[in-house]
Amino acid sequence: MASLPPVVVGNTVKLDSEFKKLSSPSSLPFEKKNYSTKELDKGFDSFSLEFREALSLIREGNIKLESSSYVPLLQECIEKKSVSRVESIHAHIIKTGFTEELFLMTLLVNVYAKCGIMRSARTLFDNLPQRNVVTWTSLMSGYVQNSRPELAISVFKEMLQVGGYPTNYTLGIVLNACTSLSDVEFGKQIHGYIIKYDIAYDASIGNALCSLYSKCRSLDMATKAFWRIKEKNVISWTALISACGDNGNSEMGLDVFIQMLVEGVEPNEITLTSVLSLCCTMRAMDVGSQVHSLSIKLGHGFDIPVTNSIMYLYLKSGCINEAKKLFDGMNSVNLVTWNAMIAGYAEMIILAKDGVSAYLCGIEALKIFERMNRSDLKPDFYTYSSVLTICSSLVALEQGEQIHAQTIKTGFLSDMVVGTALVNMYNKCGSIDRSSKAFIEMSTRTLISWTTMITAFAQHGHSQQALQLFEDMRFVEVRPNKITFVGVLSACSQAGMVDQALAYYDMMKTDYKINPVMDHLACLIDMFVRLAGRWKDVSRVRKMMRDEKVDKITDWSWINIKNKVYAFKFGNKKHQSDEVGKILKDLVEKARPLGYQVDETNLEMVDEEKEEATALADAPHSERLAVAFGLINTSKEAQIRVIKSTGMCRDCHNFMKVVSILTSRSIIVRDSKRLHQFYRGQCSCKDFGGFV
DNA sequence: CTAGGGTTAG
Repeated sequence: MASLPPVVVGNTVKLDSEFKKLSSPSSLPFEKKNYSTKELDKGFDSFSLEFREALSLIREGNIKLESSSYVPLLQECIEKKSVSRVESIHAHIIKTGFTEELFLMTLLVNVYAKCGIMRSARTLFDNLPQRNVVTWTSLMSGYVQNSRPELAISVFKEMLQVGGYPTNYTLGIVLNACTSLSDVEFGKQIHGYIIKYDIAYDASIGNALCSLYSKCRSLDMATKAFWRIKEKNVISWTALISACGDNGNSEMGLDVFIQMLVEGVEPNEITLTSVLSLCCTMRAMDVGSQVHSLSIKLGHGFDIPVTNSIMYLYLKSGCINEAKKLFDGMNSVNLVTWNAMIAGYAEMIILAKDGVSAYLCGIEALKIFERMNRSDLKPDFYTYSSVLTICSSLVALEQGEQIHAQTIKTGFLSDMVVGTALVNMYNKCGSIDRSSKAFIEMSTRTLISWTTMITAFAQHGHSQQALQLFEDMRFVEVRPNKITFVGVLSACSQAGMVDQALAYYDMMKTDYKINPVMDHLACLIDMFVRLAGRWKDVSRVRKMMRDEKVDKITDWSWINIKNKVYAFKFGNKKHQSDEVGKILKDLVEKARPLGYQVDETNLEMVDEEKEEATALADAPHSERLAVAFGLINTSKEAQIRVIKSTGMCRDCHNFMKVVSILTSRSIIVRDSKRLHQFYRGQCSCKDFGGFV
């Protein structure tokens, strides 16, 4: 950065004459139109009373019209984010001839930027006969705010090229652009420049440096940047609190917040949102409620982001009723509110104590999604990723397909996260073909996309494809992580590829320096148990589980037919006499000649287990009931998709294989461990189901 | 004129 010119703080820069040649002025967008007063008035209909009164005073000449007369009017445009109002006022300014006022033009650039129309801001800027550093800075700030940080930096370079001098404000904005771009290198050069030219280390620079270093995962540097600020403002404190949260140190964030209160700095709604986000990470319901009360006390109780955060905290902590109350009480909501509700219910699927409530949470989330679709706010990529994931949990293929169509229509499928969620959804719903099609159609893939697809192939027993894909991923130089290796090892394990598994295990530790976790070891152990066939050990583990009184999860299964959920519980006697029971008995009879019997040749069962197995005919495991119900209530060729709260047992697994032959149906059972797709007497898990 | 925040995928 040695080529940067020296800095004069607060200097107004005269552009050199060369620059005027560089930008060829074209006409202002409003110049050619000949506005009549009537037309102007029409544009003002929606303005506030004060605004219209002020304007008529100006028009009638009752107050002396100065460039500053427009300031409050333009401020109202920012508040209301009203594009039409800015354009009307701009037209008015052109008519009254105040376009020569640099201050007013600069403000106008700002207002256009704040209203999100950078094209007009840029056109206006390009046609100005003169600019000062504030004009340049305003344009840059507009680009940062409108998610075009790269343009902010190019404007900055343009400014330096024509001999402009940046101020500390300008440099703060450039640093923020670097933060958005994660361009730490350029950010550090700017920092070096600030030190070299001894630029005043004020809040605009300190805050920006704090965020920059937070973004590049250096909480230490961010903290130092904060403490160097002599006159810390509320934004400085907020920046540090967010930095703590972003770098996984929520406890420190809370400490900083307390310190801020002790120093008598009043938090604003953004501070409160950041603090609530920390509470959410920590699941700190107690602190969260206090912050909630504080928010109300400080008059931010109706702030949408604040309410969204507290709502999300409730949802993450399992307080669904409180969250719902909050949601119902909001007089206005935004997209994030809907997304938080949907993602929150998705979270409840994981938190739920039993399978029924988990399933109902998923259904509830899809209902909220439907309500959202009917509202005036439309789903975005956050929404689509969440609902696709919910469809995965519910094995809700039909809903998933509809959402797939919706993502194509709205263009959100091009989002990598949505694409990955779609790959996962088709996989979890048992369609590996459509899963891999969705993967192939992705224009860009992330580590998670690759991992999802590899895991999908492994889950479906396509070990070769899983491993091939892993090599493809390495070829395009995407670095695998520990979850990728879980997929890879389970692929090897299922195919019985002992040597390869060990080689990949070694690769993980040596080449990628990834420490093994339980899941990796479990894959290896599974593999050895399978090739050696040490079923006696399996029995022993089961006995241990009983003796240790390991809580048994209730065995529930659900089936979703025409958007209605039907739940079945193990041991429900009611089905002994109804149609479900009848069809089950019938199937068991027909299954015998095909080699199915309640007899475990592989397992050396203890008596208790034998009894349990024999009793199955009278008290069938829940998935049998759900599958039987599905057979009765769906069309002849339809695929049956069942979700089960616990792991399948070997006996039911054998039974389902035979049922898939007898009925010529494809049957999917998603148990707590994996997905089983039964078709023509085979299961996609290749009998490697980790049966308990 | 400047600055800070909440919600998605394995």
